[in-house]
Amino acid sequence: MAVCAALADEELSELDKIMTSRHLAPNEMLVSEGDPLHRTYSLTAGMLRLSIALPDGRRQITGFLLPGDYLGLADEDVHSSTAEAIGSVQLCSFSTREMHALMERYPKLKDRLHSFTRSALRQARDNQMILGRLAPVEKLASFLLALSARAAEHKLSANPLSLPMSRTDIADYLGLTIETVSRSFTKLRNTGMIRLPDPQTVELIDMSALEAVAGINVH
Amino acid sequence: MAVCAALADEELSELDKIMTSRHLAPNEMLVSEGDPLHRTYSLTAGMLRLSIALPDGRRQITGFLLPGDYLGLADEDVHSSTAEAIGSVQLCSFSTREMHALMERYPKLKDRLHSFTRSALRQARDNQMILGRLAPVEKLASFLLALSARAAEHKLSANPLSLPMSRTDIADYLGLTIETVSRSFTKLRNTGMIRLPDPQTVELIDMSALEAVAGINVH
DNA sequence: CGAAACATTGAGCCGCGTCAAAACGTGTGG
DNA sequence: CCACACGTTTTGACGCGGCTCAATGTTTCG
Repeated sequence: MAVCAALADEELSELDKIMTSRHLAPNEMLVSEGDPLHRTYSLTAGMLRLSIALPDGRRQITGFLLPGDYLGLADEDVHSSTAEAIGSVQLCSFSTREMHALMERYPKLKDRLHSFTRSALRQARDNQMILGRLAPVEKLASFLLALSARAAEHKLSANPLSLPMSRTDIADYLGLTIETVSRSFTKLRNTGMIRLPDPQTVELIDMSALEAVAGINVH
Repeated sequence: MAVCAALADEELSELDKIMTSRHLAPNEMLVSEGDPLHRTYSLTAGMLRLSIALPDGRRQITGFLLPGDYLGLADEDVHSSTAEAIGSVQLCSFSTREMHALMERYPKLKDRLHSFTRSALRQARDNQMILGRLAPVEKLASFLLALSARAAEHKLSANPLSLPMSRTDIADYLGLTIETVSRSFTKLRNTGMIRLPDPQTVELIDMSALEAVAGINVH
């Protein structure tokens, strides 16, 4: 569990005391935009999607959380985005009060969470570039490369890459429609850069071609 | 100066010791993407633009910094974006080494910077929604409202709102072309929501109409 | 086996980008 | 003070790419 990576044994057991375990079924909502921030979470298995919605139903997915990622980094007193399970999800839950107390006692813990926050900020800024300036195929290529790189960091399979989220999720993440996402997958497949054994699995065949298409802006 | 807002006198004088003042001419570059992170900055007057560039020259502006804002929040060891002065800029500069040392001695300082980082993350995520899901007029409306709100927070004029940045900058921030930005200004003007005494000045006439157009996603 | 959900493919249209020109504002020099 | 030139913004005309609407294909589950 990645929050604890910087902690000594004594600190770990303290963290363990205030932690409770929780399971989410596929598509179960964990928190909703605007909910008061009572608990924060650390993902141990599965994938979460973070999203913001407009009054008229339009949705923007701001990120996907992988095992080891932390939920609640951006927020001060209310959740700024909705978090839902994509597949089956396992996570640890902490009361923010107790977590804050623990952070005061163990500065390493605080530093670690802040390092997470900085990393999330860098990623959000890269996403701004992707959303604002890339064409659909470029968006998809950079999405696949970034996800593959993160999968590797999180000790998951980086090359036959698993895509547990739906095409709709990918579309709402990249600012496209599902049709355009699907067509972009087809283009990447037809140019031999990827293979699609099934819709939730991608093989990245020609990494350097993908990087060229993506503009190598994948940190 | 906003970094110091939470500091006692003794702490302030310590901060003052490690601080050096600096001035930037219009369009002068402060740091470039990839530069090693030796110094961080706190803006005291003027406006900075943060941007990321693609190999082919496409550019995404990830944010505008106002007086009181801090530069270097997201970065670990290199700058992840380019920072340039928009008009004439005045800022305070800190060696990251010394700043880190000071943060260890005064936890309040550290907490304050981390609060800045969280706030920047929330803003970056709102930007993702704006970039991914809003139509041009909606983008512009939400940009104007957000800038006006921030101007108010930073004790600047919120309603006859000053736009020191060029149309190109606004376009690169909103993921549009300058022509579309200009046309969107015209639409907002023709529907009576804003007035444009000159290109760098906007009067927000009908706030609630603007909010409706923007989707009220401006926290 | 049928139904439902999801993904892919197709056809047509509209909006934004592209290219081009005009208007505006500013500063410089005659 | 005017004339001119330059940069920026605005407006116009047009084409293309991605969205919309619709149909087909595929997989999963009851």
